[in-house]
Amino acid sequence: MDAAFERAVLAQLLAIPPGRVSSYGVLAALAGYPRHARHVGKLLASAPEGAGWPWFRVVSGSGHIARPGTPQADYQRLLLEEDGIELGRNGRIDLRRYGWPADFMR
DNA sequence: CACTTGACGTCTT
DNA sequence: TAAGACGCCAAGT
Repeated sequence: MDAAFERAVLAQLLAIPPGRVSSYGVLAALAGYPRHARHVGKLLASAPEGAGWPWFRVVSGSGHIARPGTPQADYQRLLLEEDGIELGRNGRIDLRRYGWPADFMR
């Protein structure tokens, strides 16, 4: 993707309040690129660890942490819990409680 | 040009 | 509610 896409997505990512989470699809839509959820994932996957981006506040639309079973998933779960986010049974996040923006998650 | 590959999402069973 | 099929779209081969 181009630089404009990256800037737009990053802006939305940084807008997520601590203690809340958003999803790839929602981020893409808010950034002005509907149906580009996979591209948001690609972007975050390539995000340098040292960039300081709150990439861990992004989960799938169903509240699942991406790529379950990988070290990355365990790490994200840790960061989220540190952020005060409780994972329900099955390692699922309740988006009705932690989702952001609230009106998007109903 | 045809086909595959994703940190995904929606609709049907 | 859970699991599968299908759809999506830019990039890579």
